[in-house]
Formats: sequence, structure tokens, C-alpha cells
Amino acid sequence: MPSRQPRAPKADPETDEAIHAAIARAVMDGSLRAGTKLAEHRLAEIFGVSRERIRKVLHRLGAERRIEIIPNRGARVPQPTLAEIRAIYEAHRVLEAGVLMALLPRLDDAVLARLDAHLAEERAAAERGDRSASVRLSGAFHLLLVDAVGNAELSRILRDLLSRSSVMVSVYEPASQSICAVDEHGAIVEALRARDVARAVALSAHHFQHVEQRLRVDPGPAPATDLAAAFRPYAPAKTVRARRGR
Amino acid sequence: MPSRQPRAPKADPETDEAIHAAIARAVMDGSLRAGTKLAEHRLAEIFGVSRERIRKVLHRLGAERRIEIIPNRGARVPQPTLAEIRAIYEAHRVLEAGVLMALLPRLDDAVLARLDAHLAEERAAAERGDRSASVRLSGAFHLLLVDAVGNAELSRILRDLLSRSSVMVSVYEPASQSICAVDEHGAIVEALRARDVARAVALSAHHFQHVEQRLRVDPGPAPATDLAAAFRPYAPAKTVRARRGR
DNA sequence: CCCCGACAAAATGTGCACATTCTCTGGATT
DNA sequence: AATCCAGAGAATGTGCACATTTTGTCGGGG
Repeated sequence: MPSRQPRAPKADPETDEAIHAAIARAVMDGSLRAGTKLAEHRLAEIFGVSRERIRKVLHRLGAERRIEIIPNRGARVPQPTLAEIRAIYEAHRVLEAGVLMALLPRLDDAVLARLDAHLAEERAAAERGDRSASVRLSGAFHLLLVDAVGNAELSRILRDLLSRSSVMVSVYEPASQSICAVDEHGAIVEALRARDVARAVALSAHHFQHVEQRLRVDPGPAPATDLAAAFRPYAPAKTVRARRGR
Repeated sequence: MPSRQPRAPKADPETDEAIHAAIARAVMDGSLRAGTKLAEHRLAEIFGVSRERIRKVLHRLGAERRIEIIPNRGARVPQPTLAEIRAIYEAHRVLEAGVLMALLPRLDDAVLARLDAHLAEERAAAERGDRSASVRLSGAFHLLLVDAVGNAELSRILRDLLSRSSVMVSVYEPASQSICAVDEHGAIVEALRARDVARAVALSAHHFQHVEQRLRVDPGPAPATDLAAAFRPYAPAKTVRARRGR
């Protein structure tokens, strides 16, 4: 009975994390078309792991609201409504208003120096025309603000919102324009330096409304629907079989 | 070889939800001492289900930050530091400041009427001396505020914070005092009615700081550590075996 | 007397096989 | 001709057995 072969001892403790990050990234940067089905068996083949492991990762992603899981019907890449996306931006805006008010008592030269340094980075990226870096740094600016408050809970909540809003940027945001105008970030910092909270809050709200209004009404063309292609850098070549002409 | 008995076909679709709710409640209302180990096998016995089902529920609770899961070491009832609890209250306070500002444009007679009705309920509970209802209604007041904004994301975030802060109330909150002074809630509503946002925000902040300062430094006596006893209403009697004199 | 290493027991993690549910296709009936 | 039902195929859900890791204990050495 125990004709059991030794079985590959690849119980990497960080494999789960890698798969989780890979799927989260693919969903967030738009490599996978909204509505694409994430079949457990396909993903298990692509990543070369057992189905149970994929299953666990998928459920975790579902709990994080990064993908959508329907009982007995599997996981799908979510297809958020424009209204839902605006709701996330609005939540971010409301939260940041509170953050700015809470930040005032903790605002010192060190924090302002860090913000100035970050603004310099943002301007450099904008001048280089590096859109990818601009998007990343633009988000990091808001994280810098909330981190300065020194409350881990707040940082975690805002980080979550930010990661989910960045999902849709690639779909709903017109590529021709830069995401966050650096000047708007700079204006917020100046208001903070002058300890004018009301103005900082107003600038922040205006900033977010600016971003919200720029969102396109209809989603852009679907990027890709082939799972294997989306995860190519992570998939061993041999596991990418000829896909069925479904 | 297939001497497999039919096996109880109890694949209730709502069993998971019931177990999840039971454990969440037990953790949140303090039936289980902070630090208590939640062994999968014990819980499986108590609830009369397979270990895998408990496992899934436990991991979900961990993702929701209601319990603490350490890889290869199992799940425990979290033992938050006073600092962590204050951080949650602070996050709630910062968030509510933003909520109050966002609420102003949406504030109409209907919302004010709902708030007034709620205040009446709170006062009634306080006069009855019904502490349990007071705690519940006090939390519901803040939910009412955020729900009035009409943003599902904000409501979800605040609901999560509230459920986690209510965990610790039973541990760190002195039982002799009422949780939220109804008058403080009433004052916030009055400030809103006068459309004086600055005052409403200040009152709200003062209110939360009031609650934070009342927290006891040292946790109270541990209520219970016996899993079977904590889940008694959910556990079939026969599964409650004589506990090992560990 | 204290500390360290190894062994044993128990708890968690994982893969596999089976059960259940859903989807899709093909055909018969109204 | 359109609709509905039935059956096959495929995908998800679940329990079980085994592997791995951790923890508590005992014995020997410093």
C-alpha cells in the first residue's frame, strides 16, 4: 500500500506569500480583465502547487476584498462600479481630513523635512515622465501623512484603501494625464507648514475631488484574460500547457 | 475496502456562520480570557464538527483581526495592550472627525430626527439602568452618524473598529460607570443641528478622550478559561468531556 | 543546583480522494 | 420554433490520513 513516492519536499514557507502577492499585483495593476474567473485548478497548474494552497490564498484575498468569492461558484476578478470606486476615493478623502487635523499637534520639523524630500522625489519623477513612479509616489505621499500621526490602525486602514483604489486607476484613469498633480501635494504641505489646518483640509478635499472627477465613465479596453500570460513571470515554463480552445 | 459508513450528511450551509458568530461573540464579550488558546481539536469536539471547518473559521477570524493566529502555533484570544486599545479609540476619533465634516452637506431633518429618536432610546436605557443596552446603543450612535454619510466603505471601516473596541470594554472598562455619557452624544447632535461643525468635532474628540482616559490601567480579573463552558449554549452536552487536569 | 540537549507527545499544516453543486449542451415536448 | 428538462462534465467543498513543527519532560553534564 505505501507505494508512495517521497514527494517533492517543497514546503516553502514563503511560497504562499509569493502567490498571494502575485495574484494581488495582477489584479491591482490590471493584468487581468475585470470579471475574469480565477479557477483553482488552473492557478494550481500555473504556479505549480497543490490546489489546496491556491484555495487558501484565494480565500485570503477574498477576505481582503481584493477578489470576489461566491460560494460554490469560485473566485473572480471584481468589476467595481464607477460608484464603488468613487466611494473608495470618498472614504479616503474623509479619512484624510481627520488625519490632517490629528497631524497638527504632531507636526514638527522632522516631519516637514520628510514631506519636502518626498515632494522633491515626486517632482523628479514627473520631470522624467516616469508615470509608474509617479503613481507609486503619489500614493506614498498620502501614506507619509497618515504614518506621521503614529497610529498603526490608521495607517493600516488607509494602506488598504489605497491599494484598492490603485486597482482601478489602470482601468478608469485616462493614461494621458498624470495622477496626482505634484503642486496639489505641495500646496497641502505648505498649508501644514503654516499650521493652517482648515486650508490643508480644504486643499486635500479639493485634491481628491479633482482625482474623482477625472475618472472615465466607461472602463477602458480589457487588457488580458489569459491567466497563464498574466502570471508568466511566476510560472515555470513547462507548466504552461497549450490552452484549450474553450 | 470501502467499509465507509454513510456519514452524517450534516453539511449545513449556515453552520460555519453560526460557529464564526459564536466564537466572535465569546471573544468580544469577554467570556474567554485574553490569551486563551483556541485549539482546533478542542473546538471541533465542542461544536461537533470536523477540525477543518473550525480551521477555516479560525483563519477567517484571524483575517478579521478578531483573534490572533501565529503560524504553526495556533490561534489565541488576543491580549491587546492598553496602548493598542487607545490606538483603536484614537483611530475611531480621527475617523469620526472626518465623518462629521462630511456629514454636514448631507444633514437634513430626517437625519436629525433619527438621531433624536436614538438619543431618546439611549436615555431610556440609562434610566432603566440597563447597562448592556447602554453599551450597545452607545456604539450604535456612532454607527448612525457614519451611516448618514451614505458611504458603505466608511460604514464598514467604522463598524470594524467599533466591534474591536467593544472587545476590550469588558476588560478595561470599570463596570461602575456608564460607557458613553448620553449628554455628550446629545451635545454633538445639538452642534450638528446648529451646523457648527467645528464644535461638533471638538465635542466628539473630547468625548473619545473622555472614554480613553477612563480605561483602567490593569486588566480586570480573567473571566473564564474553559472553552467548553464559554461555548456551553452551542455545545452538545455529550461532547463536554471531563477536562484534563492540565 | 542550574543548564543544555534529546526524545516523546500533541498540535498544526498539507495533499489527496470523494461528495456536492453548478454549468452547459442536446434533445424532446408543447 | 422556442422553452424546458435531463444528463454529462467540470469546478468547488469537505473529511481523512499523513507530514511537519512545536512543546513539555527527562536525563546527563557542567
